[in-house]
Amino acid sequence: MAQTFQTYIFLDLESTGLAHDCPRITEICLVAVHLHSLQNPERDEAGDLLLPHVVDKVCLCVDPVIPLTSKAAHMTGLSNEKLSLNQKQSFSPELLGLLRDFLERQDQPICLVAHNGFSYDFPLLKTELQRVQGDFSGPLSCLDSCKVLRTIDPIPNSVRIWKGYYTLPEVYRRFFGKEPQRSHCAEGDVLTLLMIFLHKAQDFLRWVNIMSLSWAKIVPMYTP
DNA sequence: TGCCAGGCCCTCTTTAGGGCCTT
Repeated sequence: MAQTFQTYIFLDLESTGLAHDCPRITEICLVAVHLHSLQNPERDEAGDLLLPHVVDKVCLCVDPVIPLTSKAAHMTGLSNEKLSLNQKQSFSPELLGLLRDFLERQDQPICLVAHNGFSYDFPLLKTELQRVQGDFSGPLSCLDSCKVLRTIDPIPNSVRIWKGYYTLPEVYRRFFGKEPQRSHCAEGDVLTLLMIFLHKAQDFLRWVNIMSLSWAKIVPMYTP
Protein backbone atom coordinates (compact mmCIF):
# COMPACT_ATOMS: atom_id res chain seq x y z
CA MET A 1 0.00 0.00 0.00
CA ALA A 2 1.36 3.41 -0.97
CA GLN A 3 2.43 5.66 1.86
CA THR A 4 3.37 9.31 1.98
CA PHE A 5 6.79 9.80 3.48
CA GLN A 6 6.75 12.91 5.66
CA THR A 7 10.54 13.16 6.02
CA TYR A 8 13.37 12.44 3.57
CA ILE A 9 16.80 11.92 5.07
CA PHE A 10 19.63 12.41 2.60
CA LEU A 11 22.60 10.28 3.50
CA ASP A 12 26.22 9.93 2.45
CA LEU A 13 29.08 7.89 3.87
CA GLU A 14 32.80 8.25 3.40
CA SER A 15 34.74 5.13 4.18
CA THR A 16 38.05 3.31 3.98
CA GLY A 17 37.32 1.78 0.58
CA LEU A 18 34.98 -0.16 -1.67
CA ALA A 19 33.04 -3.35 -0.97
CA HIS A 20 35.94 -5.71 -1.69
CA ASP A 21 37.99 -3.85 0.96
CA CYS A 22 35.40 -4.72 3.66
CA PRO A 23 35.33 -0.99 4.40
CA ARG A 24 34.61 0.88 7.63
CA ILE A 25 32.87 4.24 7.82
CA THR A 26 35.08 7.32 8.28
CA GLU A 27 32.39 10.00 7.96
CA ILE A 28 28.62 9.99 8.00
CA CYS A 29 26.22 12.81 7.18
CA LEU A 30 22.43 12.82 7.34
CA VAL A 31 20.25 15.79 6.42
CA ALA A 32 16.54 15.50 7.21
CA VAL A 33 14.13 17.54 5.09
CA HIS A 34 10.37 17.60 5.57
CA LEU A 35 8.08 16.86 2.65
CA HIS A 36 6.75 20.42 2.94
CA SER A 37 10.17 21.87 2.06
CA LEU A 38 10.55 19.53 -0.90
CA GLN A 39 7.13 20.47 -2.26
CA ASN A 40 7.64 24.20 -1.61
CA PRO A 41 11.29 24.89 -2.43
CA GLU A 42 12.88 28.23 -1.61
CA ARG A 43 14.26 30.29 -4.52
CA ASP A 44 16.42 33.39 -4.79
CA GLU A 45 15.49 36.58 -6.64
CA ALA A 46 16.70 35.05 -9.92
CA GLY A 47 14.43 32.07 -9.38
CA ASP A 48 17.26 29.65 -8.70
CA LEU A 49 16.71 26.85 -6.19
CA LEU A 50 18.03 27.37 -2.67
CA LEU A 51 18.90 24.75 -0.11
CA PRO A 52 16.02 24.37 2.38
CA HIS A 53 16.62 26.41 5.52
CA VAL A 54 14.67 24.23 7.94
CA VAL A 55 16.64 20.99 8.17
CA ASP A 56 18.04 18.72 10.85
CA LYS A 57 21.62 17.68 10.19
CA VAL A 58 24.12 15.24 11.65
CA CYS A 59 27.73 15.05 10.43
CA LEU A 60 30.21 12.88 12.26
CA CYS A 61 33.75 11.71 11.66
CA VAL A 62 34.45 8.17 12.83
CA ASP A 63 37.69 6.33 13.62
CA PRO A 64 37.49 3.39 11.18
CA VAL A 65 40.00 1.31 13.21
CA ILE A 66 41.36 -0.16 9.95
CA PRO A 67 43.62 1.69 7.46
CA LEU A 68 42.09 3.77 4.69
CA THR A 69 43.05 2.64 1.21
CA SER A 70 45.32 5.18 -0.46
CA LYS A 71 42.61 6.00 -2.98
CA ALA A 72 39.96 6.57 -0.29
CA ALA A 73 42.36 8.79 1.65
CA HIS A 74 43.17 10.78 -1.47
CA MET A 75 39.51 11.19 -2.43
CA THR A 76 38.11 12.10 0.98
CA GLY A 77 41.07 14.04 2.38
CA LEU A 78 40.79 11.98 5.54
CA SER A 79 43.51 9.82 7.06
CA ASN A 80 43.88 7.52 10.03
CA GLU A 81 46.38 10.00 11.48
CA LYS A 82 44.00 12.97 11.18
CA LEU A 83 41.11 11.05 12.74
CA SER A 84 43.35 9.75 15.53
CA LEU A 85 44.89 13.17 16.28
CA ASN A 86 41.38 14.58 16.54
CA GLN A 87 40.44 11.83 19.02
CA LYS A 88 37.51 10.55 16.92
CA GLN A 89 35.67 7.57 18.36
CA SER A 90 34.92 4.39 16.47
CA PHE A 91 31.40 3.36 15.43
CA SER A 92 29.85 2.56 18.83
CA PRO A 93 26.51 1.66 20.42
CA GLU A 94 26.36 5.33 21.52
CA LEU A 95 26.59 6.43 17.89
CA LEU A 96 23.80 4.02 17.01
CA GLY A 97 21.74 5.58 19.81
CA LEU A 98 22.45 9.06 18.42
CA LEU A 99 21.34 8.02 14.93
CA ARG A 100 18.21 6.37 16.33
CA ASP A 101 17.35 9.55 18.27
CA PHE A 102 17.90 11.56 15.08
CA LEU A 103 15.46 9.35 13.18
CA GLU A 104 12.89 9.33 15.98
CA ARG A 105 12.72 13.13 16.21
CA GLN A 106 11.63 13.35 12.55
CA ASP A 107 8.05 13.40 11.36
CA GLN A 108 7.22 9.80 10.38
CA PRO A 109 7.29 7.88 8.11
CA ILE A 110 10.84 8.38 6.89
CA CYS A 111 12.62 7.55 3.65
CA LEU A 112 16.44 7.49 3.53
CA VAL A 113 17.94 8.64 0.22
CA ALA A 114 21.49 7.89 -0.98
CA HIS A 115 23.20 7.88 -4.38
CA ASN A 116 23.93 4.27 -5.30
CA GLY A 117 22.59 3.59 -1.81
CA PHE A 118 21.21 0.12 -2.59
CA SER A 119 24.67 -1.09 -3.55
CA TYR A 120 26.88 0.87 -1.20
CA ASP A 121 25.71 3.23 1.56
CA PHE A 122 22.79 1.23 2.96
CA PRO A 123 24.58 -2.17 3.04
CA LEU A 124 27.68 -0.59 4.61
CA LEU A 125 25.64 1.24 7.24
CA LYS A 126 23.79 -1.99 7.98
CA THR A 127 27.13 -3.76 8.47
CA GLU A 128 28.27 -1.11 10.97
CA LEU A 129 24.97 -1.37 12.86
CA GLN A 130 25.33 -5.16 12.93
CA ARG A 131 28.85 -4.75 14.30
CA VAL A 132 27.44 -3.04 17.41
CA GLN A 133 24.62 -5.61 17.64
CA GLY A 134 22.01 -3.05 16.66
CA ASP A 135 19.75 -1.85 13.90
CA PHE A 136 17.20 0.84 13.19
CA SER A 137 13.77 0.00 14.51
CA GLY A 138 10.31 0.81 13.29
CA PRO A 139 9.11 1.35 9.74
CA LEU A 140 11.87 2.88 7.67
CA SER A 141 12.31 2.91 3.91
CA CYS A 142 15.19 3.75 1.63
CA LEU A 143 15.62 4.99 -1.93
CA ASP A 144 18.53 4.87 -4.37
CA SER A 145 18.65 8.20 -6.22
CA CYS A 146 20.86 6.69 -8.93
CA LYS A 147 18.18 4.12 -9.73
CA VAL A 148 15.46 6.79 -9.91
CA LEU A 149 17.58 9.05 -12.12
CA ARG A 150 18.09 6.24 -14.64
CA THR A 151 14.30 6.30 -15.07
CA ILE A 152 13.47 10.01 -14.88
CA ASP A 153 16.61 11.28 -16.69
CA PRO A 154 17.34 8.63 -19.35
CA ILE A 155 20.46 8.90 -21.48
CA PRO A 156 19.60 10.57 -24.84
CA ASN A 157 20.33 8.55 -27.97
CA SER A 158 22.75 11.30 -29.02
CA VAL A 159 25.01 10.54 -26.05
CA ARG A 160 27.52 7.93 -27.19
CA ILE A 161 29.89 7.90 -24.22
CA TRP A 162 27.81 7.45 -21.10
CA LYS A 163 30.39 6.39 -18.56
CA GLY A 164 29.92 8.76 -15.67
CA TYR A 165 26.50 9.98 -16.84
CA TYR A 166 24.91 9.21 -13.45
CA THR A 167 27.78 10.09 -11.12
CA LEU A 168 26.70 12.62 -8.51
CA PRO A 169 28.91 15.48 -9.81
CA GLU A 170 27.92 14.86 -13.43
CA VAL A 171 24.19 14.88 -12.66
CA TYR A 172 24.66 18.13 -10.72
CA ARG A 173 26.58 19.70 -13.63
CA ARG A 174 23.84 18.65 -16.03
CA PHE A 175 21.02 20.08 -13.90
CA PHE A 176 22.68 23.29 -12.66
CA GLY A 177 25.44 24.04 -15.18
CA LYS A 178 28.13 24.42 -12.54
CA GLU A 179 30.45 22.36 -10.37
CA PRO A 180 29.16 20.89 -7.11
CA GLN A 181 30.90 22.09 -3.98
CA ARG A 182 33.00 19.90 -1.71
CA SER A 183 32.74 16.59 -3.58
CA HIS A 184 33.80 13.51 -1.58
CA CYS A 185 33.08 15.23 1.71
CA ALA A 186 30.03 13.57 3.27
CA GLU A 187 28.18 16.85 3.89
CA GLY A 188 29.10 18.23 0.46
CA ASP A 189 27.82 15.15 -1.33
CA VAL A 190 24.63 15.11 0.75
CA LEU A 191 23.88 18.73 -0.15
CA THR A 192 24.62 18.01 -3.82
CA LEU A 193 22.20 15.08 -3.67
CA LEU A 194 19.58 17.24 -1.94
CA MET A 195 19.79 19.87 -4.70
CA ILE A 196 19.47 17.16 -7.37
CA PHE A 197 16.40 15.79 -5.60
CA LEU A 198 14.91 19.31 -5.33
CA HIS A 199 15.51 19.91 -9.05
CA LYS A 200 13.45 16.81 -9.88
CA ALA A 201 11.32 16.72 -6.74
CA GLN A 202 8.04 16.02 -8.49
CA ASP A 203 9.56 13.05 -10.34
CA PHE A 204 11.34 11.67 -7.28
CA LEU A 205 8.16 11.96 -5.19
CA ARG A 206 6.17 10.24 -7.94
CA TRP A 207 8.55 7.26 -8.11
CA VAL A 208 9.41 6.87 -4.43
CA ASN A 209 6.66 4.39 -3.61
CA ILE A 210 7.58 2.16 -6.54
CA MET A 211 11.35 2.24 -6.13
CA SER A 212 11.87 2.46 -2.37
CA LEU A 213 12.68 -0.60 -0.28
CA SER A 214 12.06 -1.39 3.34
CA TRP A 215 15.21 -0.91 5.44
CA ALA A 216 14.60 -4.43 6.75
CA LYS A 217 15.31 -5.81 3.26
CA ILE A 218 18.78 -4.24 3.02
CA VAL A 219 21.45 -6.95 3.24
CA PRO A 220 24.70 -6.05 5.05
CA MET A 221 27.67 -5.49 2.74
CA TYR A 222 29.64 -8.16 4.61
CA THR A 223 29.59 -9.98 7.93
CA PRO A 224 31.63 -7.98 10.45
C1' DT B 1 48.43 2.83 -13.16
C1' DG B 2 44.69 -0.09 -12.91
C1' DC B 3 42.61 -3.66 -10.84
C1' DC B 4 40.12 -5.29 -6.98
C1' DA B 5 33.19 -6.28 -5.35
C1' DG B 6 28.49 -6.82 -6.47
C1' DG B 7 23.64 -5.59 -7.36
C1' DC B 8 21.57 -3.56 -10.96
C1' DC B 9 20.75 -2.32 -15.68
C1' DC B 10 21.19 -2.58 -20.71
C1' DT B 11 21.41 -5.03 -25.02
C1' DC B 12 24.34 -7.12 -30.38
C1' DT B 13 19.40 -10.57 -24.14
C1' DT B 14 16.61 -14.13 -21.56
C1' DT B 15 20.71 -21.21 -22.33
C1' DA B 16 24.77 -14.08 -21.39
C1' DG B 17 28.01 -10.75 -21.09
C1' DG B 18 29.58 -6.40 -19.92
C1' DG B 19 29.56 -1.85 -17.69
C1' DC B 20 28.11 1.42 -14.06
C1' DC B 21 28.45 3.46 -9.35
C1' DT B 22 29.96 3.80 -4.67
C1' DT B 23 35.19 4.74 -1.29
